[in-house]
Amino acid sequence: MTERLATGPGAIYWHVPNKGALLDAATASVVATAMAVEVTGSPQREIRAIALGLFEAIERHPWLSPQLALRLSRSPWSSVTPRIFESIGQRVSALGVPESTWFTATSALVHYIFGAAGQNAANSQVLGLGVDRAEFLRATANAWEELDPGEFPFLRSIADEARDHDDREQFLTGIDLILTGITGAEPGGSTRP
Amino acid sequence: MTERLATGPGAIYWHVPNKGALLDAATASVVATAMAVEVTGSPQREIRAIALGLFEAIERHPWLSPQLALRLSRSPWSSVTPRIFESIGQRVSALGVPESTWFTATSALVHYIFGAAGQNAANSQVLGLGVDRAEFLRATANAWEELDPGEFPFLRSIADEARDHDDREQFLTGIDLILTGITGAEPGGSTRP
DNA sequence: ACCTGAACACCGTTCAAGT
DNA sequence: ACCTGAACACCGTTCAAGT
Repeated sequence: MTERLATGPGAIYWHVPNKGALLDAATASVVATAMAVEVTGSPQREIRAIALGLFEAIERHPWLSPQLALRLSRSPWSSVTPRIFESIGQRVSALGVPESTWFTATSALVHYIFGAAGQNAANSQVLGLGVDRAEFLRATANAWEELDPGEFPFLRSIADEARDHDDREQFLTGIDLILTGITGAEPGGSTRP
Repeated sequence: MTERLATGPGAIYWHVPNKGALLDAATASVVATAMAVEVTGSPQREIRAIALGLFEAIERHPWLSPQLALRLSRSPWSSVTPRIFESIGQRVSALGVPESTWFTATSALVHYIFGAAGQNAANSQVLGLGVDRAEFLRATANAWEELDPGEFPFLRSIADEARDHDDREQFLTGIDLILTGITGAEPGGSTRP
Protein backbone atom coordinates (compact mmCIF):
# COMPACT_ATOMS: atom_id res chain seq x y z
CA MET A 1 0.00 0.00 0.00
CA THR A 2 1.30 3.42 -0.90
CA GLU A 3 0.75 5.03 2.47
CA ARG A 4 2.37 3.39 5.43
CA LEU A 5 1.98 6.08 8.05
CA ALA A 6 3.94 4.93 11.06
CA THR A 7 2.42 1.44 11.10
CA GLY A 8 3.33 -1.99 9.91
CA PRO A 9 2.19 -2.93 6.40
CA GLY A 10 -0.43 -5.37 7.62
CA ALA A 11 -2.10 -2.99 10.05
CA ILE A 12 -4.79 -1.68 7.70
CA TYR A 13 -6.16 -5.14 7.02
CA TRP A 14 -7.75 -5.20 10.40
CA HIS A 15 -9.97 -2.25 9.45
CA VAL A 16 -10.56 -2.86 5.78
CA PRO A 17 -10.69 -6.05 3.69
CA ASN A 18 -8.51 -4.83 0.81
CA LYS A 19 -7.19 -1.87 -1.12
CA GLY A 20 -10.33 -1.55 -3.23
CA ALA A 21 -12.54 -1.15 -0.19
CA LEU A 22 -10.20 1.50 1.16
CA LEU A 23 -10.40 3.43 -2.10
CA ASP A 24 -14.16 3.05 -2.06
CA ALA A 25 -14.33 4.62 1.37
CA ALA A 26 -12.03 7.45 0.32
CA THR A 27 -14.10 8.00 -2.81
CA ALA A 28 -17.33 8.19 -0.86
CA SER A 29 -15.82 10.72 1.50
CA VAL A 30 -14.29 12.96 -1.16
CA VAL A 31 -17.32 12.94 -3.44
CA ALA A 32 -19.65 13.62 -0.53
CA THR A 33 -17.80 16.77 0.46
CA ALA A 34 -17.42 17.81 -3.17
CA MET A 35 -21.18 17.70 -3.65
CA ALA A 36 -22.01 19.23 -0.29
CA VAL A 37 -21.68 22.75 -1.72
CA GLU A 38 -25.01 24.50 -1.42
CA VAL A 39 -26.13 25.51 -4.87
CA THR A 40 -29.10 27.66 -5.75
CA GLY A 41 -30.06 29.35 -8.95
CA SER A 42 -31.28 28.21 -12.32
CA PRO A 43 -30.91 24.50 -13.06
CA GLN A 44 -28.15 25.44 -15.49
CA ARG A 45 -26.17 27.33 -12.88
CA GLU A 46 -26.61 24.53 -10.38
CA ILE A 47 -25.41 21.94 -12.88
CA ARG A 48 -22.36 24.08 -13.63
CA ALA A 49 -21.60 24.39 -9.92
CA ILE A 50 -21.90 20.65 -9.30
CA ALA A 51 -19.85 19.85 -12.37
CA LEU A 52 -17.11 22.25 -11.35
CA GLY A 53 -17.07 20.81 -7.83
CA LEU A 54 -16.49 17.33 -9.23
CA PHE A 55 -13.96 18.64 -11.70
CA GLU A 56 -11.89 20.17 -8.93
CA ALA A 57 -12.26 17.20 -6.62
CA ILE A 58 -10.92 14.92 -9.36
CA GLU A 59 -8.12 17.37 -10.02
CA ARG A 60 -7.09 17.21 -6.36
CA HIS A 61 -7.51 13.43 -6.22
CA PRO A 62 -6.59 11.96 -9.61
CA TRP A 63 -7.16 8.40 -8.42
CA LEU A 64 -10.88 9.25 -8.34
CA SER A 65 -11.08 9.09 -12.10
CA PRO A 66 -10.67 5.32 -12.66
CA GLN A 67 -12.31 4.74 -9.31
CA LEU A 68 -15.58 6.41 -10.30
CA ALA A 69 -15.80 4.50 -13.55
CA LEU A 70 -15.23 1.23 -11.76
CA ARG A 71 -17.69 1.90 -8.99
CA LEU A 72 -20.37 2.97 -11.43
CA SER A 73 -20.10 -0.26 -13.35
CA ARG A 74 -19.51 -2.67 -10.49
CA SER A 75 -22.35 -1.58 -8.25
CA PRO A 76 -24.56 1.13 -9.76
CA TRP A 77 -26.78 0.99 -6.70
CA SER A 78 -24.10 1.71 -4.12
CA SER A 79 -23.85 5.17 -2.72
CA VAL A 80 -21.35 7.25 -4.68
CA THR A 81 -22.24 7.46 -8.35
CA PRO A 82 -26.00 7.25 -7.89
CA ARG A 83 -25.76 10.41 -5.83
CA ILE A 84 -23.94 12.17 -8.65
CA PHE A 85 -26.51 10.94 -11.14
CA GLU A 86 -29.36 11.95 -8.88
CA SER A 87 -27.95 15.37 -8.18
CA ILE A 88 -27.44 16.26 -11.82
CA GLY A 89 -30.55 14.45 -12.97
CA GLN A 90 -32.78 16.46 -10.66
CA ARG A 91 -31.56 19.64 -12.32
CA VAL A 92 -31.94 18.14 -15.78
CA SER A 93 -35.54 17.29 -15.04
CA ALA A 94 -36.01 20.89 -13.87
CA LEU A 95 -34.96 22.17 -17.29
CA GLY A 96 -38.45 21.55 -18.62
CA VAL A 97 -37.46 19.05 -21.29
CA PRO A 98 -39.51 15.90 -21.97
CA GLU A 99 -39.01 13.11 -19.46
CA SER A 100 -37.96 10.71 -22.22
CA THR A 101 -34.75 12.70 -22.65
CA TRP A 102 -33.74 12.85 -18.98
CA PHE A 103 -31.73 9.67 -18.80
CA THR A 104 -29.67 10.27 -21.91
CA ALA A 105 -29.13 13.93 -21.14
CA THR A 106 -27.93 13.18 -17.62
CA SER A 107 -25.67 10.38 -18.86
CA ALA A 108 -24.14 12.73 -21.40
CA LEU A 109 -23.40 15.31 -18.75
CA VAL A 110 -21.90 12.79 -16.32
CA HIS A 111 -19.79 11.13 -19.00
CA TYR A 112 -18.52 14.48 -20.20
CA ILE A 113 -17.65 15.50 -16.64
CA PHE A 114 -15.78 12.25 -16.01
CA GLY A 115 -13.97 12.41 -19.33
CA ALA A 116 -12.93 16.04 -19.09
CA ALA A 117 -12.05 15.83 -15.41
CA GLY A 118 -10.07 12.64 -15.95
CA GLN A 119 -8.09 14.28 -18.71
CA ASN A 120 -7.50 17.34 -16.58
CA ALA A 121 -6.37 15.19 -13.67
CA ALA A 122 -3.89 13.37 -15.89
CA ASN A 123 -2.57 16.73 -17.07
CA SER A 124 -2.21 18.03 -13.53
CA GLN A 125 -0.37 14.90 -12.50
CA VAL A 126 2.09 15.17 -15.35
CA LEU A 127 2.66 18.82 -14.58
CA GLY A 128 2.47 18.65 -10.79
CA LEU A 129 6.11 18.94 -9.96
CA GLY A 130 8.47 20.07 -12.64
CA VAL A 131 6.82 21.52 -15.72
CA ASP A 132 5.07 24.85 -15.68
CA ARG A 133 1.58 24.98 -17.13
CA ALA A 134 2.06 28.05 -19.30
CA GLU A 135 5.36 26.67 -20.52
CA PHE A 136 3.72 23.36 -21.33
CA LEU A 137 0.89 24.98 -23.28
CA ARG A 138 3.34 27.10 -25.20
CA ALA A 139 5.42 24.06 -26.13
CA THR A 140 2.30 22.16 -27.20
CA ALA A 141 1.01 25.02 -29.32
CA ASN A 142 4.41 25.47 -30.93
CA ALA A 143 4.58 21.77 -31.74
CA TRP A 144 1.15 21.93 -33.34
CA GLU A 145 2.17 24.85 -35.49
CA GLU A 146 5.12 22.87 -36.75
CA LEU A 147 2.92 20.03 -37.97
CA ASP A 148 2.42 19.27 -41.63
CA PRO A 149 -0.18 21.72 -43.03
CA GLY A 150 -1.60 19.11 -45.37
CA GLU A 151 -2.16 16.50 -42.68
CA PHE A 152 -2.94 18.65 -39.65
CA PRO A 153 -4.69 21.82 -40.82
CA PHE A 154 -7.01 21.83 -37.85
CA LEU A 155 -4.43 21.54 -35.09
CA ARG A 156 -2.46 24.33 -36.74
CA SER A 157 -5.54 26.54 -36.84
CA ILE A 158 -6.32 26.13 -33.14
CA ALA A 159 -2.74 26.31 -31.87
CA ASP A 160 -3.09 29.98 -31.01
CA GLU A 161 -6.29 29.41 -29.11
CA ALA A 162 -4.79 26.50 -27.21
CA ARG A 163 -1.79 28.56 -26.19
CA ASP A 164 -3.63 30.58 -23.58
CA HIS A 165 -6.89 28.88 -22.80
CA ASP A 166 -8.13 28.20 -19.29
CA ASP A 167 -9.04 24.60 -18.52
CA ARG A 168 -11.80 25.39 -16.04
CA GLU A 169 -13.37 27.88 -18.40
CA GLN A 170 -13.21 25.47 -21.31
CA PHE A 171 -14.72 22.76 -19.16
CA LEU A 172 -17.66 24.96 -18.21
CA THR A 173 -18.19 26.06 -21.79
CA GLY A 174 -18.41 22.38 -22.66
CA ILE A 175 -21.11 21.98 -20.01
CA ASP A 176 -22.96 24.92 -21.55
CA LEU A 177 -22.67 23.30 -24.95
CA ILE A 178 -24.37 20.16 -23.71
CA LEU A 179 -26.99 22.15 -21.85
CA THR A 180 -27.75 24.01 -25.05
CA GLY A 181 -28.06 20.70 -26.84
CA ILE A 182 -30.39 19.38 -24.16
CA THR A 183 -32.75 22.31 -24.20
CA GLY A 184 -32.32 22.85 -27.90
CA ALA A 185 -31.85 26.55 -27.25
CA GLU A 186 -29.72 29.03 -25.30
CA PRO A 187 -29.01 27.82 -21.78
CA GLY A 188 -30.05 31.22 -20.48
CA GLY A 189 -28.29 33.45 -18.01
CA SER A 190 -24.75 34.70 -18.33
CA THR A 191 -21.95 32.62 -19.75
CA ARG A 192 -20.05 32.34 -16.49
CA PRO A 193 -21.43 31.46 -13.04
CA MET B 1 4.21 -8.51 -18.07
CA THR B 2 0.76 -9.97 -18.58
CA GLU B 3 1.50 -11.79 -21.79
CA ARG B 4 4.40 -14.19 -21.79
CA LEU B 5 3.83 -15.93 -25.06
CA ALA B 6 6.31 -18.77 -25.20
CA THR B 7 9.29 -16.60 -24.28
CA GLY B 8 11.24 -15.75 -21.20
CA PRO B 9 10.06 -12.73 -19.21
CA GLY B 10 13.03 -10.60 -20.21
CA ALA B 11 12.74 -11.18 -23.94
CA ILE B 12 10.59 -8.13 -24.72
CA TYR B 13 13.11 -5.74 -23.27
CA TRP B 14 15.31 -6.19 -26.27
CA HIS B 15 12.62 -4.73 -28.53
CA VAL B 16 11.02 -2.17 -26.27
CA PRO B 17 12.38 -0.09 -23.37
CA ASN B 18 9.48 -0.66 -20.95
CA LYS B 19 5.82 -1.54 -20.56
CA GLY B 20 4.66 2.01 -21.23
CA ALA B 21 6.34 2.09 -24.62
CA LEU B 22 4.78 -1.23 -25.48
CA LEU B 23 1.32 0.08 -24.59
CA ASP B 24 2.03 3.20 -26.61
CA ALA B 25 2.79 1.10 -29.66
CA ALA B 26 -0.34 -1.00 -29.15
CA THR B 27 -2.40 2.17 -28.71
CA ALA B 28 -1.08 3.68 -31.90
CA SER B 29 -1.88 0.53 -33.81
CA VAL B 30 -5.41 0.07 -32.45
CA VAL B 31 -6.39 3.72 -32.80
CA ALA B 32 -5.00 3.88 -36.32
CA THR B 33 -7.14 0.99 -37.50
CA ALA B 34 -10.15 2.31 -35.58
CA MET B 35 -9.94 5.61 -37.42
CA ALA B 36 -9.09 4.09 -40.79
CA VAL B 37 -12.79 3.61 -41.55
CA GLU B 38 -13.67 5.63 -44.60
CA VAL B 39 -16.36 8.07 -43.67
CA THR B 40 -18.30 10.32 -45.99
CA GLY B 41 -21.43 12.33 -45.48
CA SER B 42 -22.33 15.42 -43.51
CA PRO B 43 -19.81 16.52 -40.89
CA GLN B 44 -22.29 15.34 -38.28
CA ARG B 45 -22.51 11.87 -39.73
CA GLU B 46 -18.75 11.66 -40.04
CA ILE B 47 -18.26 12.72 -36.44
CA ARG B 48 -20.76 10.09 -35.32
CA ALA B 49 -18.92 7.43 -37.31
CA ILE B 50 -15.52 8.36 -35.92
CA ALA B 51 -16.89 8.55 -32.40
CA LEU B 52 -18.51 5.15 -32.70
CA GLY B 53 -15.31 3.66 -34.08
CA LEU B 54 -13.40 4.88 -31.06
CA PHE B 55 -16.17 3.78 -28.72
CA GLU B 56 -16.02 0.25 -30.05
CA ALA B 57 -12.22 0.13 -30.11
CA ILE B 58 -12.14 1.13 -26.45
CA GLU B 59 -14.82 -1.43 -25.69
CA ARG B 60 -12.66 -4.14 -27.26
CA HIS B 61 -9.48 -2.85 -25.61
CA PRO B 62 -10.39 -1.39 -22.21
CA TRP B 63 -6.75 -0.59 -21.40
CA LEU B 64 -6.99 2.13 -24.07
CA SER B 65 -9.03 4.30 -21.77
CA PRO B 66 -6.40 5.31 -19.20
CA GLN B 67 -3.78 5.03 -21.92
CA LEU B 68 -5.34 7.73 -24.10
CA ALA B 69 -5.69 10.15 -21.21
CA LEU B 70 -2.06 9.65 -20.27
CA ARG B 71 -0.72 9.99 -23.77
CA LEU B 72 -2.72 13.13 -24.40
CA SER B 73 -1.27 14.81 -21.34
CA ARG B 74 2.28 13.51 -21.49
CA SER B 75 3.02 14.29 -25.10
CA PRO B 76 0.20 16.12 -26.90
CA TRP B 77 2.34 16.33 -30.01
CA SER B 78 2.97 12.61 -30.40
CA SER B 79 0.99 10.74 -32.97
CA VAL B 80 -2.10 9.18 -31.39
CA THR B 81 -4.32 11.76 -29.75
CA PRO B 82 -3.47 14.60 -32.12
CA ARG B 83 -4.83 12.45 -34.91
CA ILE B 84 -8.09 12.00 -33.04
CA PHE B 85 -8.29 15.71 -32.36
CA GLU B 86 -7.46 16.52 -35.95
CA SER B 87 -9.96 14.09 -37.35
CA ILE B 88 -12.86 15.35 -35.28
CA GLY B 89 -11.73 18.95 -35.44
CA GLN B 90 -11.75 18.98 -39.22
CA ARG B 91 -15.41 18.00 -39.17
CA VAL B 92 -16.20 20.54 -36.47
CA SER B 93 -14.69 23.27 -38.59
CA ALA B 94 -16.83 22.05 -41.47
CA LEU B 95 -19.97 22.66 -39.44
CA GLY B 96 -19.87 26.33 -40.33
CA VAL B 97 -19.55 27.64 -36.79
CA PRO B 98 -17.19 30.52 -35.90
CA GLU B 99 -13.53 29.55 -35.68
CA SER B 100 -13.31 30.81 -32.10
CA THR B 101 -15.54 27.92 -31.01
CA TRP B 102 -13.62 25.12 -32.75
CA PHE B 103 -11.16 24.30 -30.02
CA THR B 104 -13.69 24.11 -27.20
CA ALA B 105 -16.24 22.26 -29.31
CA THR B 106 -13.71 19.65 -30.37
CA SER B 107 -12.44 19.26 -26.82
CA ALA B 108 -15.98 18.72 -25.58
CA LEU B 109 -16.58 16.00 -28.16
CA VAL B 110 -13.31 14.23 -27.45
CA HIS B 111 -13.76 14.39 -23.69
CA TYR B 112 -17.28 13.09 -23.97
CA ILE B 113 -16.13 10.23 -26.19
CA PHE B 114 -13.35 9.29 -23.78
CA GLY B 115 -15.62 9.54 -20.77
CA ALA B 116 -18.51 7.57 -22.21
CA ALA B 117 -16.29 4.99 -23.85
CA GLY B 118 -14.25 4.56 -20.68
CA GLN B 119 -17.40 3.97 -18.69
CA ASN B 120 -18.68 1.53 -21.27
CA ALA B 121 -15.37 -0.32 -21.27
CA ALA B 122 -15.47 -0.64 -17.48
CA ASN B 123 -19.00 -2.00 -17.76
CA SER B 124 -18.03 -4.51 -20.41
CA GLN B 125 -15.10 -5.69 -18.33
CA VAL B 126 -17.24 -6.23 -15.26
CA LEU B 127 -19.79 -8.10 -17.31
CA GLY B 128 -17.41 -9.92 -19.65
CA LEU B 129 -17.51 -13.34 -18.14
CA GLY B 130 -20.29 -14.11 -15.73
CA VAL B 131 -23.08 -11.58 -15.61
CA ASP B 132 -25.57 -11.13 -18.41
CA ARG B 133 -26.12 -7.59 -19.64
CA ALA B 134 -29.91 -7.68 -19.64
CA GLU B 135 -29.86 -9.30 -16.23
CA PHE B 136 -27.50 -6.64 -14.94
CA LEU B 137 -29.64 -3.79 -16.24
CA ARG B 138 -32.73 -5.31 -14.74
CA ALA B 139 -31.07 -5.66 -11.35
CA THR B 140 -29.83 -2.07 -11.51
CA ALA B 141 -33.22 -0.69 -12.48
CA ASN B 142 -34.89 -2.69 -9.73
CA ALA B 143 -32.41 -1.40 -7.19
CA TRP B 144 -33.12 2.16 -8.29
CA GLU B 145 -36.83 1.67 -7.91
CA GLU B 146 -36.30 0.49 -4.35
CA LEU B 147 -34.49 3.71 -3.40
CA ASP B 148 -35.99 6.25 -1.03
CA PRO B 149 -38.49 8.41 -2.97
CA GLY B 150 -37.59 11.50 -1.00
CA GLU B 151 -33.88 11.25 -1.61
CA PHE B 152 -33.75 9.67 -5.06
CA PRO B 153 -36.77 10.84 -7.05
CA PHE B 154 -34.78 11.13 -10.25
CA LEU B 155 -33.22 7.69 -10.27
CA ARG B 156 -36.65 6.21 -9.57
CA SER B 157 -38.14 8.12 -12.48
CA ILE B 158 -35.56 6.90 -15.00
CA ALA B 159 -35.34 3.31 -13.78
CA ASP B 160 -37.75 2.13 -16.45
CA GLU B 161 -35.84 3.86 -19.20
CA ALA B 162 -32.54 2.46 -17.95
CA ARG B 163 -33.91 -1.06 -17.92
CA ASP B 164 -33.85 -1.52 -21.67
CA HIS B 165 -31.65 1.16 -23.15
CA ASP B 166 -28.92 0.50 -25.69
CA ASP B 167 -25.47 1.79 -24.79
CA ARG B 168 -24.37 2.48 -28.35
CA GLU B 169 -27.58 4.32 -29.12
CA GLN B 170 -27.36 6.39 -25.97
CA PHE B 171 -23.75 7.21 -26.74
CA LEU B 172 -24.65 8.47 -30.20
CA THR B 173 -27.57 10.48 -28.90
CA GLY B 174 -25.10 12.14 -26.56
CA ILE B 175 -22.94 13.02 -29.55
CA ASP B 176 -25.99 14.50 -31.24
CA LEU B 177 -26.70 16.52 -28.12
CA ILE B 178 -23.27 18.09 -28.21
CA LEU B 179 -23.49 18.67 -31.95
CA THR B 180 -26.77 20.47 -31.41
CA GLY B 181 -25.12 22.56 -28.75
CA ILE B 182 -22.25 23.39 -31.06
CA THR B 183 -24.36 24.50 -33.97
CA GLY B 184 -27.01 25.97 -31.72
CA ALA B 185 -29.64 24.23 -33.83
CA GLU B 186 -30.75 20.82 -35.02
CA PRO B 187 -27.79 18.69 -36.17
CA GLY B 188 -29.73 17.83 -39.30
CA GLY B 189 -30.14 14.44 -40.94
CA SER B 190 -31.70 11.39 -39.38
CA THR B 191 -31.15 10.44 -35.78
CA ARG B 192 -29.23 7.27 -36.56
CA PRO B 193 -26.33 6.87 -39.02
C1' DA C 1 -9.48 -5.25 20.14
C1' DC C 2 -5.80 -3.86 17.45
C1' DC C 3 -0.94 -3.86 15.82
C1' DT C 4 3.66 -6.12 14.37
C1' DG C 5 6.50 -7.97 11.05
C1' DA C 6 8.07 -11.92 8.63
C1' DA C 7 6.49 -14.27 4.65
C1' DC C 8 4.27 -15.03 0.18
C1' DA C 9 2.49 -14.03 -4.55
C1' DC C 10 2.67 -11.21 -8.37
C1' DC C 11 4.80 -8.41 -11.83
C1' DG C 12 7.88 -5.05 -14.11
C1' DT C 13 12.71 -4.78 -14.94
C1' DT C 14 17.81 -5.87 -15.17
C1' DC C 15 21.61 -8.30 -16.79
C1' DA C 16 25.15 -11.76 -17.38
C1' DA C 17 25.21 -15.67 -19.98
C1' DG C 18 23.94 -18.25 -23.82
C1' DT C 19 22.99 -19.18 -29.13
C1' DA D 1 21.20 -9.90 -33.27
C1' DC D 2 18.14 -11.84 -30.20
C1' DC D 3 16.65 -14.94 -26.37
C1' DT D 4 17.09 -17.28 -21.60
C1' DG D 5 16.35 -17.34 -16.91
C1' DA D 6 17.96 -16.25 -12.41
C1' DA D 7 17.67 -12.24 -9.61
C1' DC D 8 15.91 -7.90 -7.75
C1' DA D 9 12.56 -4.24 -6.37
C1' DC D 10 8.03 -3.15 -5.39
C1' DC D 11 3.51 -3.78 -3.49
C1' DG D 12 -0.85 -5.96 -2.06
C1' DT D 13 -2.11 -9.48 1.10
C1' DT D 14 -1.90 -13.16 4.79
C1' DC D 15 -1.30 -14.70 9.30
C1' DA D 16 0.76 -16.30 13.55
C1' DA D 17 2.40 -13.92 17.23
C1' DG D 18 2.43 -10.16 20.23
C1' DT D 19 0.22 -6.32 23.50
